[in-house]
Amino acid sequence: MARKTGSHADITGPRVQDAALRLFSRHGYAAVSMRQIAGEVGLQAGALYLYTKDKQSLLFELLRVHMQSLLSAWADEPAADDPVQRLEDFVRFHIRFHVDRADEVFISYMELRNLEPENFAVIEGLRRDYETVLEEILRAGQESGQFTVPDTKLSTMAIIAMLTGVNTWYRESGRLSRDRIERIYWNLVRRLVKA
Amino acid sequence: MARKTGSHADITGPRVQDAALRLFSRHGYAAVSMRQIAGEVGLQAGALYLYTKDKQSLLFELLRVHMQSLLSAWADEPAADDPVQRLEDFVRFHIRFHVDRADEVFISYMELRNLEPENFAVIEGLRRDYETVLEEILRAGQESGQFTVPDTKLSTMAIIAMLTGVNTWYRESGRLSRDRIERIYWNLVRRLVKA
DNA sequence: GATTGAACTGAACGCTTGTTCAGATAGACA
DNA sequence: TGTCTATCTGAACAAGCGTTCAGTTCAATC
Repeated sequence: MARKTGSHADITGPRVQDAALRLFSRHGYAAVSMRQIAGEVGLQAGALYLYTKDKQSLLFELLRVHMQSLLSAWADEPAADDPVQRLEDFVRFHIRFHVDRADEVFISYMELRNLEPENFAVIEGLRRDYETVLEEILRAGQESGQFTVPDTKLSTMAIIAMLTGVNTWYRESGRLSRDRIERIYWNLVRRLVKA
Repeated sequence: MARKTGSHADITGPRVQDAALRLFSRHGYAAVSMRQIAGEVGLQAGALYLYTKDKQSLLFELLRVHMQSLLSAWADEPAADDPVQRLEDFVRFHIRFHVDRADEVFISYMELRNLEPENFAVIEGLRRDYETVLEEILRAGQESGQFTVPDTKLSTMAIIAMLTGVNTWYRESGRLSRDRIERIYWNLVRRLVKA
């Protein structure tokens, strides 16, 4: 049923999502009102309900789309055979993807508790899928004898926390270029797995 | 002007703080009402204002006390001369302290944006003080030739993010004891700094 | 020019919010 | 027994909340 030409709604819908994303990330889900979101798009609050079922769906859809595009972006990356190369790819991919979507990442970590239980379960599942990606790289590297880690599960969590931590201090105008940062972190991760 | 015997207020005050801590950590600052906090302590909302200036101060005091007790707890640790030993002490201390205060840590990361600017500046300053602790350990280890890191500042942030990440998955009843976890993370950190 | 329908407004719904305050209560001290 | 004071209640305040909906607007279609 997709129309060929973009209707007004096809343009306003994403604008609502964008405003919600920006405001949720800045002030938090609970602290942002539907009237604020509407105001940001130049609408009255009631009009938002043409584009979303309710406030909760606005948050859930944001997180769901973010996590799914994270997973599918990784799936689109060329898959190296060598675990060492694969790990470097992952490190650089993770930093790049997360730094480019600071608002989404922030919300993903902050607002999980504001999701209704069944919505929470969906997002949590997607996150676990992503963690499994790294865990299996580490496992492959260990089996090939190229990595040595004290505990695969813990090392997975440690590396992801370390990489995601970049978001807390990274600024576009900062001291280091993104490529330089990726290189340094890859250096650190390589030491972690003794590769 | 401290009284010798504990008055009622000396008991109720902390109970209010505890309830606020638990509720803020569970549902988020904005999502928790003064009436909920009061209910948790068995009071009406109005009575809370005998113990706090307003809701904002409740949050600010929580964070301020937490950060200051973090800094003073570290100051009370015996200070090893050897940078390697000092770094191990820091790693174990950080994990222990943070895991034992999961609620405070959670709030510290989540609710910074709900602080009024001047309050935010205070907490941010305390956090920077704590980061400096680790940064100077790394610097000392580099000067003594015992550590090698690609970038002192980034390594500081990477290690802190990695260690604090434990809080996202640690459960009292989990697979690994706290001491085992401390050991594994110290192992990982030692690799990071090539000690 | 008439009709349709998507897009939107503006008011209203019942409810909750943080905060204030006059008044009630009750334990401690004289 | 009477006074005092710390403690707390319960109602009130203005403001804001998410959500609904009857009615308006206006560009596209016939």
